[in-house]
Amino acid sequence: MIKRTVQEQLTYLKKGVAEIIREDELKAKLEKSARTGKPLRVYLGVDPTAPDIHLGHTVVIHKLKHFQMLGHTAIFLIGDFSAMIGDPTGVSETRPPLTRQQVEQNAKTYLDQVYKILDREKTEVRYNSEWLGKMPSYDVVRLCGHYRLARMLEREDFRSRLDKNQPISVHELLYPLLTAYDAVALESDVEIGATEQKFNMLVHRDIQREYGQSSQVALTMPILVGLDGERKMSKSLGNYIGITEAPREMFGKLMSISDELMWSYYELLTDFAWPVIIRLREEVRTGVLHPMDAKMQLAHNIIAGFHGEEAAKKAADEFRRVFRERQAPAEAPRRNFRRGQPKRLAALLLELKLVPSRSEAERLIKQGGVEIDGQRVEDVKREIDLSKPAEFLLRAGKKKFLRIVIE
RNA sequence: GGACGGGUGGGUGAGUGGCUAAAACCAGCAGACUGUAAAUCUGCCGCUCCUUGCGGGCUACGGAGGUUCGAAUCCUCCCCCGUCCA
Repeated sequence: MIKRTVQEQLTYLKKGVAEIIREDELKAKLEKSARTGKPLRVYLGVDPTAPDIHLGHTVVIHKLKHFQMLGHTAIFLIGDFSAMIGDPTGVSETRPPLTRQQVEQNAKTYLDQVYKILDREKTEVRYNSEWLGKMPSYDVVRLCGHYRLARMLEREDFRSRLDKNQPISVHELLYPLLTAYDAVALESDVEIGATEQKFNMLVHRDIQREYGQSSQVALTMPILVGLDGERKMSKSLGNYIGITEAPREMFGKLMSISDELMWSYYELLTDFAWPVIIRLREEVRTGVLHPMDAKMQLAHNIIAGFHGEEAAKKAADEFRRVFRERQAPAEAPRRNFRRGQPKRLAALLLELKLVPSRSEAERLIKQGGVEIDGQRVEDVKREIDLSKPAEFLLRAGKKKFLRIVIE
């Protein structure tokens, strides 16, 4: 790593952030680190509530990586204990708690994916069950004694739930306090989180002080808006792009975002510097650059980060081929079939899991969403001959293609 | 512990005995138009069977019973949520 001045570090770290609480403290910490040669301890806490991560999560992980690249200690904290409580942030109702087993399973897969971004060798991975799991109830009570109910209820999600007569479970109040203890246990200098984590992170700062430590700097990153262009990207809303998804899938999804949203993706998911993004935007506005081309460049860039340059290129070519030139995809997933009795198309679609039910299959066919080798099939009663070896391309809906091979 | 209000399809939410697989809106899906964008328009949107028909069967309005020819709607008990009181 190249040695950088404090000012250079600060400028670099500020890129894309929503808020730094407080910036002067961050500067002071960087100065002290430069002086003493002791790297800052920077952590990102994540609850493994879902088994895999999507682009929305990568915004904060990238920021952690920036610290890592500057030689600071990146700590990836897996909230295996707190996940069993569930973060009430932004939640309009109490979540069902996860079981120990689910959490462990999720954490494992999660971590593999995180290493696509962070340097495996240099990352300190911790689990908060390490300390929270062993905490005597006396200490929990003492911890709770450091915070007031009124302040807790200032939170937007609690307040609005109270207003709407929706339930709040008592254990949800404990979430910010327990995760605050993470900061204490880690003796952290900086915590990174999404803007929606701001409240929690402020509590963390307070509690650190109560335990005689200096408050960490809270650095928030903007929330990535999902594919629908309105709500935050999340698995449960289904408007997400998983980072393990196939390049082809990713490309298709990225291209389906609105033109407006593309710019925020440029900002939060690429390494392009601000001036570059501004220039692209200007070129699109003046008609020099077609918006679709700008979007393709975005998709290419993001996919290259996860799957490599080669794969990104292939995905882009495939996209052009299928959707701009309306040709059959060069590579559709193959499915082999044993020879057998003729089968109704609807039954076949169901069997191939292209549709969730038979009714849905019939609907799709009637509406003209099914093609065989580019020929639309609207006859529900159409039977597919499976008696002799053959091969055809089946399309169900806009994006689903399967190459069927009868052997 | 008491009084009152509430629990309807993925979401919001109408419906107080048959005309209700359940209004309306949102989300979703398909088609048209495009740049697989957005917007717009049209249609679909519980499951299943076949002779694919304004067809048959099954399941569905917190849970379990009951009244009735017939219940999301009425009764009983239970569970859950909220408000106020203690």
